[in-house]
Amino acid sequence: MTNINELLKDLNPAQLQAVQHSPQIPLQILAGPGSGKTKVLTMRIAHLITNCYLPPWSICAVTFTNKAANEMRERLVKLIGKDNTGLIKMGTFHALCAKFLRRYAKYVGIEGNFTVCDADESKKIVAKLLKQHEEFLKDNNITMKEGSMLSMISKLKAKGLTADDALKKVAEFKKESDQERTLRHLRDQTKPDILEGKLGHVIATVYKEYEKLLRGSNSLDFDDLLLFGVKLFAQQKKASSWCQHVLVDEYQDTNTTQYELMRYIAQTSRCVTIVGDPDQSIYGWRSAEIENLANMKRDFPGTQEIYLEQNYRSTAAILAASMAIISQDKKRIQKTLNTSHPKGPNPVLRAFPIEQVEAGFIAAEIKRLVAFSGGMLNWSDFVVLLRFNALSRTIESALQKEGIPNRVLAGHKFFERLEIKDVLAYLQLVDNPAFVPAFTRVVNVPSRTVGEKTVAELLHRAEQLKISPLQVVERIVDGNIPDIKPPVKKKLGNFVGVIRDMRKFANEGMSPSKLIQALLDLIKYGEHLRKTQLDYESRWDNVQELINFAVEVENGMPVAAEKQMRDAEDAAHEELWGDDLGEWDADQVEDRSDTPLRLFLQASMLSTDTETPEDEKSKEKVTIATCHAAKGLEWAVVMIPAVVDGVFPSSRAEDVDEELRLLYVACTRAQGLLYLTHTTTRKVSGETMPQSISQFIAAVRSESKTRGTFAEDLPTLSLQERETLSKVLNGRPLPDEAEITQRVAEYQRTSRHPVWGPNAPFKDLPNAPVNGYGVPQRYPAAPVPEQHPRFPGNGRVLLPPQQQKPPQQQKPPQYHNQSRQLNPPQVPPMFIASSLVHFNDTHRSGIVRNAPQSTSSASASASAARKPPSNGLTVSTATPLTSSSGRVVNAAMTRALPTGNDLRNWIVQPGSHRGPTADESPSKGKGKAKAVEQRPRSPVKLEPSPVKLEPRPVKLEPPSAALPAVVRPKGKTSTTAVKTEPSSTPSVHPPHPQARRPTFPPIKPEPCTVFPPIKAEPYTGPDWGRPAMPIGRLPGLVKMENSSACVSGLQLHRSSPRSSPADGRPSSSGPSFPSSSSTASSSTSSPAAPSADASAKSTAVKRRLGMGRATGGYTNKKFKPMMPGGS
DNA sequence: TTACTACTTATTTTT
DNA sequence: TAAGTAGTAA
Ligand SMILES: Nc1ncnc2c1ncn2[C@@H]1O[C@H](COP(=O)(O)OP(=O)(O)OP(=O)(O)O)[C@@H](O)[C@H]1O
Repeated sequence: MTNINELLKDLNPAQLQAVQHSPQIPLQILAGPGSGKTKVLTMRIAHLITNCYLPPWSICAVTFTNKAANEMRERLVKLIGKDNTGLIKMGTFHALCAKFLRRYAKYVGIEGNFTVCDADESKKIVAKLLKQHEEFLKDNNITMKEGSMLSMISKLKAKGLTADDALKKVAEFKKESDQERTLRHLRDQTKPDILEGKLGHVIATVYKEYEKLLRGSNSLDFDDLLLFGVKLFAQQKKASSWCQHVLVDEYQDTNTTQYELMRYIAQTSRCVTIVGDPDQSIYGWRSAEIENLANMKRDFPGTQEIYLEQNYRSTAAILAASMAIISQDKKRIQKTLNTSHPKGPNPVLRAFPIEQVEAGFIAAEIKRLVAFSGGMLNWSDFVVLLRFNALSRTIESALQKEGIPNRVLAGHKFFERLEIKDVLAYLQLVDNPAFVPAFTRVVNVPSRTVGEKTVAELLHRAEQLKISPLQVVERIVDGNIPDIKPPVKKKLGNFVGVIRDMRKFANEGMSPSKLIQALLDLIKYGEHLRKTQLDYESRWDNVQELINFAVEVENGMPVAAEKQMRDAEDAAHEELWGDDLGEWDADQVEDRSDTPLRLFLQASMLSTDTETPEDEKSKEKVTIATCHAAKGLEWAVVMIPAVVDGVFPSSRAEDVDEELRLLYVACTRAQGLLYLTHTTTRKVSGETMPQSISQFIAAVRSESKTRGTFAEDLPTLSLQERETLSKVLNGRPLPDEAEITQRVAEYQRTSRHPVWGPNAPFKDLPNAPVNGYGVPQRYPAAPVPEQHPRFPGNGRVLLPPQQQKPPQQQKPPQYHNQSRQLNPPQVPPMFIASSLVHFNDTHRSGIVRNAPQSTSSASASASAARKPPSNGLTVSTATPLTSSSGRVVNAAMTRALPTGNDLRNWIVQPGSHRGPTADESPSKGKGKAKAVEQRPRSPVKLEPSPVKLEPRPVKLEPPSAALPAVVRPKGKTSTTAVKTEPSSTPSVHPPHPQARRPTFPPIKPEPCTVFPPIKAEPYTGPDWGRPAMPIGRLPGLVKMENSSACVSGLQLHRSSPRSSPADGRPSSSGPSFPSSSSTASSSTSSPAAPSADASAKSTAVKRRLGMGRATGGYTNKKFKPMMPGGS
């Protein structure tokens, strides 16, 4: 365990100021990306415990994701030890609420065994309800899908509106005629409320019915967790009396209900610290309210702000590019963000004809960077950030083809699979017999010949008798009530038996993992899968993986600590409040609400597969994730494909600025290298359409000041660049030259690259003759890529350049129309699929000749080329092409488009996952490779580049002059760790009605109408300057000398090894799929089979294991390469 | 009434 | 790509 006060010395003055800020003065730490916000928050927690003597259990730390919570725990273990860390109330708002609601459920009118209803089930419920309103909707010409209905309900809940509130509002609105309302909106320039009009009526009604169904099922959805949490803390002050400090990370993304939660949890201590960055608010679609910053100032008078202005994460070039992007948000308040690192390579911006080539580039470039960095970069240093998950397909297969191990973070996907849901539904039903969605899911799994009609009848009967459908079945089977129309008594006897057996096991305290195994045996689930699913083997693997997950949860469960903590809390409560707040009623408090089964089910509902256990994560893998999931994380190299209109911003986006911020968040994840790529075409229902670059990037390119932020040329990883990389990667050791030489040689021998190297097919295409592709295009005034240094050995033995780049000069912005000297073709014809197009060396005016197999779309495009562009299909004017004859042309106009398959063939040899060797001609069987080798190379031509090397530090924006540094940092004795200038001056602002330097657009705080205001009461708590209690008597504070238990500090909570406790072997390799000969009962208890190859694991297992979709190609010899054209 | 096969359709972002 | 849906045989 490290002494926290030693570590404090590494902070810069502003950071230190934030950490040591007086606990009782509410604090907002507002700072840009990479400024150490999370680090400061973590240190502040440690400081509060170590130096301010707050007991750990009195601290509430709220993170945005479970993963963030786990990471913070890991960091804290090193600072304050495992035991103390375990006592801190840390987690997402949802997880924290669930925890309290289990215990105090009765106080808010629910049962402690409530089931968390996931979005899928909610959707089904809403869909059913919507059907009942089908006609009304049709009559009123309203189309409403369950998805949007659910998000409407969610929006209402996020604002704290109950169904009754919504109905009341609808009634209010009904007093006004449609016309009056329209007029009012016109007059006041207001947007219609979602509860207005006929639709509002339906929404409120469905909301009400939905709530009724959930309550009837003893179930809470995600939003309910928060709403009932608020209810609990609002009604029961003693539920939050333990809390002496609330800290909230990613505050800019909290919604109204979450804010209310924070307010209530902090109601007794009034001690709050939040960190956030308005520029990184990307959850507006989930009702996040940036106004919460203002609300906090309103409700916590005396709130002070501290700004952190030093970025420690990224190179200056990356930061400059990020600033160029975010600056387009005109409503944004300008902020200072200083770099701590050298400029580094320019972020790369590249265009590609189609998605597959783009993905191929990403894969090839990752490989190249690993080689050219001499292994300084490894797979886990790379992330591909996507706007949405569906984009991962192409990337995954490209990485797979190159044999690059990868993992896809796809949120909750694993738990959405049918085999997982089946098993969970059984367990849910065992834990909560009233949970109807689980009942309907599993009554007929495996088939008991109980179909739709029968189930409907059971539900109907349940409603009549006011009991749960499970109870109906039980009573029928027991003979207590008559059977229903399609008789069921015989068919469901076994079902009831299963549930009862399981119930018994659970009550006897059987662990969730064992319960699952028992269930699998009881219902012969393996057999059922084999009968019903084609891919039963992979599904069975998934079930096994669920067992592993259960074991993981079991290992992370609090054992005795929980009881100990409660005793400590009670003692403290007594000490602090005496009888003032009243006692808990023993009848109402559920002491045994945290059963292992319940905790497991809850973890299944609340966790995402982002939280891959440490041992799996540490296996080197490229990460593929959405930009949203990347929040708060960092990687050495970030690649963002599909930076096109319709994706960034999404064509469905309601708030374009939020999309801009999302791109900003994605870019600022990068430490050393950043790549944005885009395609020039896209497929729309089989038709190839031109695709324009993201408006956000087009704007950066058209602005003279920011024009040079992105470059087309790839980083050479010169010594200087490697040194910069080493620096941003916290001093990672530089590779030695021999290593580089060897790796580069190996790379050259085995790999191909669409852009890099003399024969690269998609290299510098604008200079090449028109070749029939929607080619990568030269951007106006883009820095001209300098010639890649040539290496000896004619493309065989390549070494990265040791010298620095030649000095680069400013080049005047170059637009079309300039007759430029054209280089001889640099694109060898071998890469232009011979079947598609030929280009003519001497005649460079862009003749497109369709080859035999050319698709109709290719010829269509070719002929379209002669027509003027029409109906909005033009490529963005920001990216005109300079044709070889110097005209400005449109990509779509001039290029015949290849089919995906044709192009794919040129990126990676189909069927080869390691790339072609030198001998394997890229155009296998086409006999063109030799010709390529003999083709004369283009003369080396160094063109001036407009890239200006700025002196560092790069001050990206002038510091606000209006910055009144009212509170100076306390005298700092040691020198700061701020490596480079300029050290940021902490700026602490006193509360001021019109803060002179607001960090968000001025917002008039709205009176909170939904929740009753908390009475501001005189503070009666302990004096924070001194220990609240004599240290020796502090109940929960574990002595810190006892550090042996946390030396490594890493085996906390969820980091349990992923192996079965019994044999130590990975338990995912446990029971193989029960063969038809083996009896079902022996299937799950049979000894573990030898571990299968990673590639043998099912897709979903790999996903949950963070192995990506199919990564076997990397290490696994059994890996079967993809068939050409297959997917 | 249920079970099976073939076709359709939806995929922004997440707790 | 995988889940839901419609249509048909048993
Ligand atoms: N004083 C410091 N000296 C050196 N490195 C620091 C310092 N403060 C923070 N860092 C490093 O900067 C990086 C970013 O820190 P952190 O993730 O806490 O930033 P953040 O402000 O939370 O970023 P974001 O807003 O993007 O989530 C981390 O790698 C961290 O170790």
